[in-house]
Amino acid sequence: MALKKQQIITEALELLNKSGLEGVTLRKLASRLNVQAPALYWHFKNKHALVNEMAEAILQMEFHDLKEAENEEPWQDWLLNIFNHLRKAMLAYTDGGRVVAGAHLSLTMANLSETAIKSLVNAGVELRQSRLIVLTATRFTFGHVIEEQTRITEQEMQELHMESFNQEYPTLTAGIEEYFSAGKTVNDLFNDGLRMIIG
Amino acid sequence: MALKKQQIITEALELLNKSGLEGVTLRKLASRLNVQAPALYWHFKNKHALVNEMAEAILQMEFHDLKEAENEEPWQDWLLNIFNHLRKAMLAYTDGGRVVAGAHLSLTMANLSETAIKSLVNAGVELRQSRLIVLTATRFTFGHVIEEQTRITEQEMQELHMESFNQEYPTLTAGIEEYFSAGKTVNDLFNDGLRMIIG
DNA sequence: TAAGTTTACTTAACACCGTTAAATTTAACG
DNA sequence: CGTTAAATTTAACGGTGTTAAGTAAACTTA
Repeated sequence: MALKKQQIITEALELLNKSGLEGVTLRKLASRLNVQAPALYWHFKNKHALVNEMAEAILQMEFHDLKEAENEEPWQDWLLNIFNHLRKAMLAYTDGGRVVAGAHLSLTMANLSETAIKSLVNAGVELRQSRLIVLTATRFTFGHVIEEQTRITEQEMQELHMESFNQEYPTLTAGIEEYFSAGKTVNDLFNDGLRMIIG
Repeated sequence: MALKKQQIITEALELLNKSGLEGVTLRKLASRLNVQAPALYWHFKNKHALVNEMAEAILQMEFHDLKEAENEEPWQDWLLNIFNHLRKAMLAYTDGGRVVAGAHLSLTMANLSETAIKSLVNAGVELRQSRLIVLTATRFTFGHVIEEQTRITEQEMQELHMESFNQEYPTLTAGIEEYFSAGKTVNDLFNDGLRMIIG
């Protein structure tokens, strides 16, 4: 039976989660689909196009039925929730942040921006301010998740001696220490950052 | 004469600016240095280590003599300036954002965070809040510059028909239109975003 | 039903990549 | 000058994305 585009993407996403972005090679993907690598070129112009569609699929998992904010709901809460969904979508896959951020011209992201800005405008926020908030929160979310997903090798960990690090950067160390010893999590860190933007 | 580490990095950065991150290959770099590719392994453990050092060099251009904020200066102005320098450093090189964001455990970034948090604490901001502001601004800056530097191919431009895009996402389009027709630039966009975070 | 056409692949190959192992040259030093 | 260490070369391996050409199966039309 002929290969379906959706099958390829689904399989690619599984491979992504298993091996990370640089583990997603056309030969490995083709092998999973019981096919030879060049067969994929019938369905995708090139690898970049495939990765773009992977990004779209990742976003669609959380935003396939995105709706504008209801009028009674405070727009701040709605927006906070939206960006938590965006983060959740990217965190669901290894290197999801890099995949989505690397994919330009995502229609799902465009739709997200449109819906968010419209919701804020409807709630009485000025157009310019609405766009600014949404854009800033979007880029913060990308930056946050990419950083969050950056794996740190065993060797890099050894080369950086924690002891001297703490001595060299005491305030930074104290800040981290204070935050997490207060019982806060990385989730909280993301949301505290978001709230600085959303207001 | 023996190859010096600094020469290699300098040459690598020129190659980066000429060919982008994926154009930086060990063979091309070696060729520029009149050397064979495996010679580079005498100076760097692997390519990742080289890229890490490139990131460090990029940051050092703007932060080699970073100093704490003076007491008379409002910390908001100082911090705004710092992150404009961070953006400037990354924008100075093709894919600079991806290079720096991909490099984990940068001592220059650690020093920047340390200095910034200390400056805010000295100015009377609480430790937790200081860290939150600096971290959020950092990740926003990374996200912003990475997005800013994402090149968009000719073909991708053609596939996305501007006309139907504007119809599908009218509020988003109006927001962009409004901002730039007011004479604002991408520089302003970055700083307006920063100011939402910094206060 | 037969011929023709489009769809979906396979096989073979190309040019490149990061990386390793081993041999070899260059430089430094007693 | 001889020895040791530093720096580099040559050769090769297994991998990558991608293209070209051939092939088999599946529809289309006469």
